[in-house]
Amino acid sequence: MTGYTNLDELPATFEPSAMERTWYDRWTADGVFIADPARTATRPSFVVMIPPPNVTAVLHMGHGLNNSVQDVLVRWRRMAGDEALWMPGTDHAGIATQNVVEKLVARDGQTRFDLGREAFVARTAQFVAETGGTILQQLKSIGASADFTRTAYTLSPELSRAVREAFVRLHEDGLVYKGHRVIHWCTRCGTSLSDEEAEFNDTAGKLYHLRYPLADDPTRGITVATTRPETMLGDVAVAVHPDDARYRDLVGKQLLLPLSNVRIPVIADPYTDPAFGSGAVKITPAHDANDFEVGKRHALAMPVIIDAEGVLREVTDADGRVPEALRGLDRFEARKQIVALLKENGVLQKIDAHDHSVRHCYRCDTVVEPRLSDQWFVRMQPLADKALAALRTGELRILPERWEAVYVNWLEGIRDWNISRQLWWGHRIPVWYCDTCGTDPIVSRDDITACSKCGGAVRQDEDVLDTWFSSWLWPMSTLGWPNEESADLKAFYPSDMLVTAPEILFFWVARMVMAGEWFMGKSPFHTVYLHGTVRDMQHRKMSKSLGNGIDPLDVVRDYGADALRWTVIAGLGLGVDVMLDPDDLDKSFAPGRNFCTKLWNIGRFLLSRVGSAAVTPLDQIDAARLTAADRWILDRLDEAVKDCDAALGPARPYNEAWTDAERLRGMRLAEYAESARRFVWNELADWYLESVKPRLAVEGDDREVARTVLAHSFDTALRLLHPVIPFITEELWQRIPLARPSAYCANAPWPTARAADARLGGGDDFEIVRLSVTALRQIRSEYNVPPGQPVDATLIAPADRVAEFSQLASIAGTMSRSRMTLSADVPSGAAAQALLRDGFELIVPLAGMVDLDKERRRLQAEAEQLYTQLQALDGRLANEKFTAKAPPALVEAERAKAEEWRSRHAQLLERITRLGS
RNA sequence: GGGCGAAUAGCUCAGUUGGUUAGAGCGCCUGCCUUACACGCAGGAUGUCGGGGGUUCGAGUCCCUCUUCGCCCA
Repeated sequence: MTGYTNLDELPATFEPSAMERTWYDRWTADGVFIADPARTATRPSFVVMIPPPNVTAVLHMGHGLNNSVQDVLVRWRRMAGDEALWMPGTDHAGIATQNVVEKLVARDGQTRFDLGREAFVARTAQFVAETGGTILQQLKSIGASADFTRTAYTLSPELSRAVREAFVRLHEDGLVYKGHRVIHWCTRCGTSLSDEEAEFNDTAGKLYHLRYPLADDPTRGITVATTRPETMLGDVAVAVHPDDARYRDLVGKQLLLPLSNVRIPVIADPYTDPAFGSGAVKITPAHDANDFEVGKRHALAMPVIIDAEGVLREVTDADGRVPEALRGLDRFEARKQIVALLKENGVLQKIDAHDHSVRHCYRCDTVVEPRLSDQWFVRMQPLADKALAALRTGELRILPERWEAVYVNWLEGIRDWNISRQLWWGHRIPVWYCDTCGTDPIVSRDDITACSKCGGAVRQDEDVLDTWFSSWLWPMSTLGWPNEESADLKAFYPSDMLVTAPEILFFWVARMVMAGEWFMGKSPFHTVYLHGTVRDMQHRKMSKSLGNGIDPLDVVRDYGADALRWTVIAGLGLGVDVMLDPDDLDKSFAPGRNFCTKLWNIGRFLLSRVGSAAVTPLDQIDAARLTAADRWILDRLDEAVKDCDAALGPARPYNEAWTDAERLRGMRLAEYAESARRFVWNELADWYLESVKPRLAVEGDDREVARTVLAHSFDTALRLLHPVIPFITEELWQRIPLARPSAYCANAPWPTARAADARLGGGDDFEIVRLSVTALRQIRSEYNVPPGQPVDATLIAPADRVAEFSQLASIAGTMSRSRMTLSADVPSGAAAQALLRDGFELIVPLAGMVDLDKERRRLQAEAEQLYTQLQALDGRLANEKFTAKAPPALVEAERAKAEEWRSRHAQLLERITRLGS
């Protein structure tokens, strides 16, 4: 119990920057955030896996929000006694990182091909070593209590081993295969993309209607509609619906493809939508995924006329298809020229405006080019089945609940996952080819140099794996998988909660569930919490390109990490976006800043009035000595603890799987913050603290009781608040003159409410004080009595309670700046008055100031309003259907309420009569 | 084109199986520099719960429909 100081050493204003660094360093030095698998023998683990940011990323508000949420949860559970592990780390971010380094190399006028693969990878690794992981350092400045001794990285040797194991095992399970089909291709990044990485953007496009003549009878023809006329050079057929009478006689006939002058057949295929365009569709198997399927069904040729750079060429099986003049043109330029040519030739019938969705690369926004190629795929159906089962059995829940439907919807329409990327930065695919004997591709956990069949030379697959193929293993690989004997894996798998943004529900979350279920037989977490997005005042997502971002480090510098955290957490409804104004940080972060200041000042008050001498613990205070105010604030404190617990919710399902009753509980961080704030500000500071001032001013037993209750309440409140605002709570907590059970607030026990039967009762009497003070303030305001002007007031109490209220009346007097006397009898004379409750009344004579008419009107208005409500209530109670059908308890409660209102109404009328007419 | 969700105070949102006089924060108005706090204190105003219809003793809450907006998927 050392280290606390008194007010003299507590600066008048709260200066976060002065102490945040100090506390973070001390927590770290003492290993407060380090998780020990051995301790899980005696306590539950609580594990949160960070969504690994890109290794090249810098902190933005999205990270600020995401990591604040995780930190609240982890700090909460750490205090609650769980063995808490927050696993930090980064992601090698294949495309993004390679893009960054390619730009660097370009400054020297070079491309990655100039450097060569080995040198380029080395250059990238060096870049990552120098600049990577910045974001993890930045996370520390917002207080992230992750166990940084475990920092993981997807491209580390350990995690790379997991990636290889997963690939090989899935291949053994028959779920990894090489496929030849049309995939999404980014011509700028030079790589294939998964379905999820090729995002749809609504685009105002055009629908071109082209007339292809019959080869044997140019007077007849078929008009096809297409959004991509440049692909017509790769057409191998025109398809119509088998039931479409308009074209039935043309099926089987040959058409002459304009420009190429190649003969192509008219085929019948149910894929064709008779209602779209002309009802006939050109088939370009190498440049459209749907057409590819049609092409396969009809065994059509698949000429490739656009190369990897998006340039028109006779790439494969396309001899004679691309006219000389068009070769070497970029696909968009080619479109213009082809349209012009088709117009000249009379092929172009018309152009309609056509809004449609076009796939774009999620990394660089380039329009995706469908491309026929060989890629490695994961067969997803068996994995998806397990991920669906995890949700359906209650092993997994997703909050907000509506995302569960989205998750199910995606999994039910699951498609195979293209995991090949034509990049250099990433995990090289562990597949080798033997050119000597041409055996099947060799899939191996270890690098090989010779063919296992013929001993000939082998070459490894050139491609790397999708970064998400390593991310989906994150909850396992960071704990040591595939080493099943890993102490961490045994202690900490599965984790508990995953906190992320909805954008990566499919990319990452669903796939992690698949991997966890497939390899470990368990979902990697029981709760997925999808939080909102940080937006500006126009509801636009914050982004670099819009320049509407907020740098969290600026906020930390100017207002403190606690203000940042408080603002985003307290403003974070379940699944709701957080709106912040990048042009007015003062306003945006006012909630956090103001609350921290308030808390600081409560601390200053406490330390100046309570002093630094050791305070008697609450459990050593004779309950009989606790005043009504003490009992009241201790009751409020219990309620606050219960509210916080209920808002944060169960940390895990009670019995392995979520029950319907539990499923939607908890994770209401804003409610938790508000419950704690309400206690501290509206109860502790506004009422208890004010009431206790006189008691602290007089030496004696009661002063000691007040010191104890105040210190105890503040101690508990700081612990309740610590998960959201760790720095200021630690700073203040260290100064409370109470014996501390732990070195830090950060690992102090989470508060518990007293059992209901341990409540002392008597706290309600303080409500009379509150009502009388409020009533007097209202009367003051009503009659424009200046705040400084003392007034006389009489608190009327039932005769049998006068004695016990003497101290309370005095407190009420102090708090309302009035000379408050206590009486069982109503004094005569003109006065403002207020009915409190339980027979208590407040009478304020205000000699010469009371306007009798006004007072009468005031009371009459109150009486009338009450009467209206009473009539409605009586009407309801007179309705037999209501009394017969409504629950008896409700009817009973309504009856009691009616009686209460009736009696209050009678009292009001009596007071009005007393005022005279 | 298919699916999901939302619409409640000026703004952002609560409102948990239908049951008090529909709440909070911010903002707004009025008065206060009351020795913890003006980043504060006190008092106050503000809602035909998107429109229409229905079920019910009772609807912000359930059903239908319309309007507007958002998200996911194709």
